[in-house]
Amino acid sequence: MVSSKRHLFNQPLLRSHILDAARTIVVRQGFDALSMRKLAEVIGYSPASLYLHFASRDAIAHALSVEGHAMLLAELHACDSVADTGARVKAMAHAYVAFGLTHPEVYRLIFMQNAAYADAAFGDPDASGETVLSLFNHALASSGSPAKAETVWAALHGFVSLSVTATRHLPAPADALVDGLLDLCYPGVKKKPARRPSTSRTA
Amino acid sequence: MVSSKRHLFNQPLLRSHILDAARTIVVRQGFDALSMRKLAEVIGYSPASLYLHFASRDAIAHALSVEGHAMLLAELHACDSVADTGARVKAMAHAYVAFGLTHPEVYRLIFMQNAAYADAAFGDPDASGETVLSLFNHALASSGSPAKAETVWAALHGFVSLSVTATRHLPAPADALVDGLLDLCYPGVKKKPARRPSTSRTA
DNA sequence: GTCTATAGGCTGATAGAC
DNA sequence: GTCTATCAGCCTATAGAC
Repeated sequence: MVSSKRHLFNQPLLRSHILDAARTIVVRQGFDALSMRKLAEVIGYSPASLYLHFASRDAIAHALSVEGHAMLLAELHACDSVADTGARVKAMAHAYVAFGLTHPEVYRLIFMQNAAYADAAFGDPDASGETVLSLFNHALASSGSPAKAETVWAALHGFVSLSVTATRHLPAPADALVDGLLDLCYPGVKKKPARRPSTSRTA
Repeated sequence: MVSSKRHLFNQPLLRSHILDAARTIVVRQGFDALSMRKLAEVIGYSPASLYLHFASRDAIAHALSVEGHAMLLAELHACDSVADTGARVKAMAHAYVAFGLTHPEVYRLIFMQNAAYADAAFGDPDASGETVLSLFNHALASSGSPAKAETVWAALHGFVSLSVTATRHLPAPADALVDGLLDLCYPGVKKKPARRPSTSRTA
């Protein structure tokens, strides 16, 4: 919920205030509904003020993508404590899907909108920063199946993105699809570990 | 290429002319670039004329989705002649991915834009019309693995859609991912059958 | 830092003449 | 069937006052 207080105490307009409001609009009405005018109205400032903190609407979208990707990484890292490799991958997969289904518009912004936003979220590929794929790569590498990481990630993305844009036509719940996929990769692993200790809600 | 002839012979403005031009715009500049004004200019008529054939821009998008889905089904049906079940599924999977990579903006419109367009493409679910999923269901059912169809479809969708919006971050070619996935489903099938006898080009 | 005002576009859709 | 003209909005972004 974005507060309706208009700069009490003459509080300066901060980047994070803008981003909070922008995230709320995207989450509730989708990325297309994010306009500078609407955003300005929500935070109680004039549209012109936004340009003191962001060069453009696109810059705001980039920032939201970076932020969203970081949230996703945090959810995946919550599975680090699972000891068994197969179970950890399974937990990560479920956490990934859970993130997508819990924050569909954020997920959509990062991975389904525009290649530029995915680029922003993943960062400079030469900077060897952590990404969703690198996490899956790492998790699967230690189980001796490094080559599977892209397949697993892409399949998980398929489950989430079809759930987002075509739920009616994908009858099976995404979690069931995840289990089905991973049973193929790890026929032995059946137990379902604790997952997602903390589920942060957006805005 | 949309012809620049402006109603030679005083030819009446036909639905299909509008759709051809609309498809061209979507294919070349993306769905967001499809505006009634631009479309009207391409076909050499006034914007008002379009409304004699389509109720709205959305109706045009619906029609394009239906058309695109039919094209995709046709590509998949081209694999019907493959005798071996596993090989047929594999051929279908590759044909699916090939369609997505060949017509990314059409694919995007149908499956990545708006649930309403996917609905339009798939048609009334009670009408038991043919869909991408029903085709995979049928192909996989005869091999004794009906439950896998949604997993396979969703995974293929993941390969295509990440290739469309985040190519840079999915290093492996989609075809390799398809093979990897299907090797999990059909460990025995290695041969790569002839596929896609005809590849129709859009516009 | 924040405002008002506005430049300079874009959009979907419709009324009414021919 | 097709046009012109227009309604009634929307948009990003900037100039310049305070």
